[in-house]
Amino acid sequence: METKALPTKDRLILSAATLFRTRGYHGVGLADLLAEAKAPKGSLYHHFPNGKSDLAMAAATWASDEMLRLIATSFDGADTFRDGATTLCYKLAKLFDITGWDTCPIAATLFEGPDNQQFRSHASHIYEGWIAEVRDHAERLGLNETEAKAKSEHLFMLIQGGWTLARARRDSEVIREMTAML
Amino acid sequence: METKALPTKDRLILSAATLFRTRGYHGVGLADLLAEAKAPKGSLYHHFPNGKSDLAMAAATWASDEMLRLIATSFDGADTFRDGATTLCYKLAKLFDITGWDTCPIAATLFEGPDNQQFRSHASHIYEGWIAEVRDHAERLGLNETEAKAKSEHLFMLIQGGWTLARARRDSEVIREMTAML
DNA sequence: CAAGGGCTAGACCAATCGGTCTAATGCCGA
DNA sequence: TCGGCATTAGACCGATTGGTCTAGCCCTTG
Repeated sequence: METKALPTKDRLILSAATLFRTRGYHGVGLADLLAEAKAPKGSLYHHFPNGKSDLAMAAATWASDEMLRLIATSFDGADTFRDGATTLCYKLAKLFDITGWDTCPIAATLFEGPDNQQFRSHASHIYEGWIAEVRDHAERLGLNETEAKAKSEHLFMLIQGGWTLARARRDSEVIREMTAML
Repeated sequence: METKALPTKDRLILSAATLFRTRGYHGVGLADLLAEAKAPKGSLYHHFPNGKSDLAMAAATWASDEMLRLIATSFDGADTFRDGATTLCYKLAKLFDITGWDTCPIAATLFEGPDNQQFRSHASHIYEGWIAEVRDHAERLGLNETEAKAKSEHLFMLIQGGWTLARARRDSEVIREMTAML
């Protein structure tokens, strides 16, 4: 990773997002985290007073923002909902090939954390944000409220499940194929 | 858990399946595991010479067998693929409410393990087994080979993704609603 | 230049991690 | 009743865990 130029706090967030995504919250130790970010322990607890859990929340937020941006760029130039959704799937398939077969960053980071209440509600909030973003585009592209809700949730489930299957197979093909099911 | 009457080995597998499913492989320590199973450490390493990782493999296999049984009972009495798939979704929604909002046991147990190669290939094998089971029923119920493959993979993705969304919301409703998307 | 604070640096800590090993227990057929 | 094996029991181990704390660097401001 060429994470040298970034400020320490950002390096920590980026490293955390990467490592949690591949090995899960409990699978990553502070030692790994600090080595990846090339930061000493003091910096971690300066920027994130509650340590690992604070960092995990920040990493999840960062990953969510990336996803929201990906959704936006996929739907912005689309003429129909299906077009936008298809573009999103292809972008995700490419991302899958680049990053290399890891999990949904939110699930990996937040669904096993120690403080259930805080972590879980953050995960829920993030997922609903993705769905809402897709739903807004759906309505803008002509679907009525009911259709938009159903389609956006459907797409979420397909992506989430398709990503898991792709991971097991180490092959992004299924993510591309699933555009036929929209 | 009324796991008293079972032999030690089965108690260990059952406890492992439960705990890994809720907290993930790395989120569960041997101490928790042994306390849940009411077994001493010696028994663990007697029945599972490679310790935690052996136990995780066995727990995943056990969970997979449960899932295969659920698929079979859902489709056995069905007249159409859609009927069978709908029944499966409703059974899963009920299971979700009973077990209480945990993850896919396979993903939680095998997708973060230390020995990537062995764990990942086992996960892949299990998932393909589920899909194959559904595909066989689909063909038996009249779908051609291409349709059967597409439908079975589609159902897998919906369930996997729907379960995740249900978990975030702590509400199984979305699993039931997704029968409209078949 | 001096002083202050944001940030870095890593030694240090108790607790827990997964795993090994020896001793004793319980149960079996001979 | 005895020998022998499968299993249980848990003390013990070094390594690693997440977290705390003090010292000092370095950059900015007066």
